[in-house]
Amino acid sequence: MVDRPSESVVRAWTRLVRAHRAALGTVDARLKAAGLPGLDWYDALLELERSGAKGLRPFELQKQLLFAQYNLSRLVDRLDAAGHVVRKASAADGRGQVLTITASGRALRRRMWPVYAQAIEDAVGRHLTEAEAGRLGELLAKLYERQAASL
Amino acid sequence: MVDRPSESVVRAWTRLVRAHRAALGTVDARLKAAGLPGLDWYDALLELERSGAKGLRPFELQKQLLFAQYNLSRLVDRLDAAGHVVRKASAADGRGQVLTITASGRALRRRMWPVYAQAIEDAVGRHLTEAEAGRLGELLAKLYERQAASL
DNA sequence: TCCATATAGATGCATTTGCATTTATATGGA
DNA sequence: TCCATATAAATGCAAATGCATCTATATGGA
Repeated sequence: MVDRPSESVVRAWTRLVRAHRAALGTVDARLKAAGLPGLDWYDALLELERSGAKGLRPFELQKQLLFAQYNLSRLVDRLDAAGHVVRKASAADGRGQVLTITASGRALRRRMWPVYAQAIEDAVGRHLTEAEAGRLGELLAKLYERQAASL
Repeated sequence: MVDRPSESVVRAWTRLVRAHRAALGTVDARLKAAGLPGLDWYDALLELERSGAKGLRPFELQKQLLFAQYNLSRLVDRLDAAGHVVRKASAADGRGQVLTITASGRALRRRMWPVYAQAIEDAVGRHLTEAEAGRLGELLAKLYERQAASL
């Protein structure tokens, strides 16, 4: 099926890319300036922290974060090498592993949050009203969920 | 000044990242599947095409696209090597150059568009109503413009 | 039970990115 | 005019990414 996107759609897409790039630039720069790891570490640590003692399978983390398989594999290598996560063989699936966050991983995430939060406020919050932020979140959520569903 | 982002703001940010990642994944995959170069080539070619015979300075392109300076420099290397752009020394500024798109560059951009357009429709358009796409574009534009202004 | 196929995860190699630095020209005072 | 500083662009090197492939286990029939 071939369909041309409307002008509003193209504009929305273009601005999605631009706004994302600008905001990400700010956030990355702040983390770096504070001598902290990048967002990928934060995201992974947060998901693992949320999963608690049960941990997460790498492929679950991958789907959650929309990472490429090989990128996730290597990210876990680094987190493991740095002592922030533990890999253990999955009891239920001989092919796989289970990842759990360590105390040091939790501590790192906690240290990152204030810097990250401030960056989010500067890159996003200060430019929108509460209502606008709410509406933007809703629209993006709808977009994201519908996309995820259509895979 | 220290300010915590509200929950709506954090949600908007998180969803901005997720929605962007999902949509970009679709778009990239489509271009690749069609044997075409990535979005960075498209964006650069489009800006150069818009600038016409006057061309653009690399640093202008860089600001327009929010690319890192070294990334832009190397992107131009590749576009140049592929014959899609021409670099000539700037008459007005001895440090710099002026970039112009070639016929082959225009042709490439034109070949990319149908694939890109279809991908935008599939990744964004089909998931939103016209009104939603319009509103999303507005909110993202506001966010982007305010960010750009606050650098 | 056996096999074809699917899924989980790792990895070698080429390309790209990031970082820091470098070269060259421009610009605005003293 | 001279110099300190700023800006334009390139680049060497290390790290990260993308791609294709590989190994190993799982799973669902015949």
